[in-house]
Amino acid sequence: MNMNRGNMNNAHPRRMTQQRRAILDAVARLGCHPTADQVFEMVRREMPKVSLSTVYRNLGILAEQGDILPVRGYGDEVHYDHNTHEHYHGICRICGRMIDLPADTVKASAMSDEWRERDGFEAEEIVVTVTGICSGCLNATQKG
Amino acid sequence: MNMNRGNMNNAHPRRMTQQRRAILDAVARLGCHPTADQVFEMVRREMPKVSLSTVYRNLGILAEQGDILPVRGYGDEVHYDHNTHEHYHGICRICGRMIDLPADTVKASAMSDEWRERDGFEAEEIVVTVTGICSGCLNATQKG
DNA sequence: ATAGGTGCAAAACTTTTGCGTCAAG
DNA sequence: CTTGACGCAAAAGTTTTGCACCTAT
Repeated sequence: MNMNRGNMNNAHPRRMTQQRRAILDAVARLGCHPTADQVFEMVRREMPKVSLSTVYRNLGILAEQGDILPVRGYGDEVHYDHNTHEHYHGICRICGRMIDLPADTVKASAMSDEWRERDGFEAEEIVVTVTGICSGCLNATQKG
Repeated sequence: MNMNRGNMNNAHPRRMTQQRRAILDAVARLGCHPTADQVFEMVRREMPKVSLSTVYRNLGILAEQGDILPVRGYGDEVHYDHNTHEHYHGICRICGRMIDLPADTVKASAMSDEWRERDGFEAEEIVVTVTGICSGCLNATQKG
């Protein structure tokens, strides 16, 4: 998906270490937008000597390479998303889970045009974060 | 604007202290979505003995009361907005300033309906954050 | 007078960094 | 071999908390 890995000019040849692979794997396998600490706990099961700083370092590198997507704005921690396609996030205020909401890019672009015309702001990246109630918690509520 | 101040049941009668008033004032006067530290620096000019923890405490209380709006997701710090009307935020990647973008609630609501129907997610609050280039920096760029 | 708020200092937390050693290419 | 990466420990940066004193109501 990202063949280039941010290594445009051979200046910083990245090595695919066991740790980096395990960390990328953990983000993908955990699925639900884990924080650095959650990734750490996951990786350390199979690789007990891994350090938290290695996890932070690699999450940063992987994000820089575009292999994962950092998600800020919910709580204090940064979450990481293995889904690098454009999409939005919904956070359930009951269970706290973060879910992916497929983006209708059309609408975001439409707003983008308005901002340029009305406010002179040239939008480059649009992040939408929605708080609400997920389907699971909605069902639970309706059942009693 | 918020007569009720989150004091539904008289359980926690809030006092309007000099510090709280000064902090609310500072957020309003600074305008540009200040962080706790920026508010602290502002308030301390007129009130040299004020403490940073008082600023944090009151920003939390004021946000809880709906007098100001916490803005997360850009950098590590929380920014505070005295504009409590629904609106979006644009962050200029050149000068770093955060500007208000008037919300076209229509489009956000439209997406909201789609999320409910397609993903079963009941949206309650939608936060849109846009990164790009503000009009000032756009002009500066074009001039050379 | 009562109890919410303040200032100070210390702690809590997330994230970053310096450094000697290890290992990927 | 070379040097990017690792693990550890220490530091940095933001935000919270405990506590004795103060002050709005």
